[in-house]
Amino acid sequence: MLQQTQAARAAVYFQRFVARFPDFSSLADADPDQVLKLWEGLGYYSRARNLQAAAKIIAGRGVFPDTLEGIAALPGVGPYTAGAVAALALGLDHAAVDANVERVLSRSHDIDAPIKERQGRERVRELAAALLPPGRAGDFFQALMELGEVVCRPKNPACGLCPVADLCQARHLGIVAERPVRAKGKSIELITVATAVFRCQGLIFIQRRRPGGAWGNLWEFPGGRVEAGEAPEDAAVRELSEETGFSARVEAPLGVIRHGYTTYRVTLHCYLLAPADPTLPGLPFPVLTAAVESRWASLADLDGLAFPAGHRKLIDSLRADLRFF
DNA sequence: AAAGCGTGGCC
DNA sequence: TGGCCAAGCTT
Repeated sequence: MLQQTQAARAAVYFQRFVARFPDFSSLADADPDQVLKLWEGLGYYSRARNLQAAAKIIAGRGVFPDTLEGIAALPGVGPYTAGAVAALALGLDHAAVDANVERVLSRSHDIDAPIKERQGRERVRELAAALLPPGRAGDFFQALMELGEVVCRPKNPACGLCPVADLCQARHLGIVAERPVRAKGKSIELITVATAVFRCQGLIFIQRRRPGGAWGNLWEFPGGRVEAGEAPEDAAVRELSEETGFSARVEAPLGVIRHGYTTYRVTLHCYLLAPADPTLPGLPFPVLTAAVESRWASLADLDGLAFPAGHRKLIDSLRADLRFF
């Protein structure tokens, strides 16, 4: 949970998660959809799948690995997580280098190579190994992470409060703000998306995304990009048709939701759609092109399923304003 | 090697 | 507001 996620935010999810899955076997035997639901809103959903896969491996063996290599071989466990578990949990002499440690060391030792690229990484790795105090690696790296989060912050570092300010090279050089060296940033793309809440016989059509890629295995409303010059309501009808084969018309606008991503900033234009031909009996049957599974759900049903955060915001707005439901 | 993968907080 | 960032991993 802590991978690319601020600790305070992960903590809330962690408490709920371990209350529901207190050991490896309970997680190994869990319904994957329940695991995903407990991960809803946290992002990077492959972590949830990897964690359950790791739990199955550990539960199957009956023992937790006791070496760095054994830990690192588990799915979803990379260099940082393996080092952190080895050092903090098992007391082994291994480095745990996260973004905090990278930032602290890049300042204390004035690393002038981009910190996210190979050369900068290698410098940090060497430094971390050289500084590692045998027998106390866990305390040491946890302290470095804490120092980075509380004092040696990305912006407005509290150098006046820093216990190691005297040995900080960047501070002596007056270039703390220039460390770590960042790779050149990519601009955020603004995209407009139409989202279709297709209602038929009082039920809402939802579909499950493919396992790979973004939001793998999560449920969603059909939708997609609004083309240049296209009206959002037309895009909602078109996307629904392309993804399901349904013929629909716009019944009402449901509002606009803005949602941020790392590389995109999305504006969701949401519409309530109804069958184009209201005289057709029963629920229409979809021909799925963008999803692997679908279902007709009540508003209450949606609460038990995992949706991307933007779509969850839409569901919340539907429940808050029951004009149409 | 570099891009894909989420989300919300912060300034 | 918009860009940056977080207890990174996988392909």
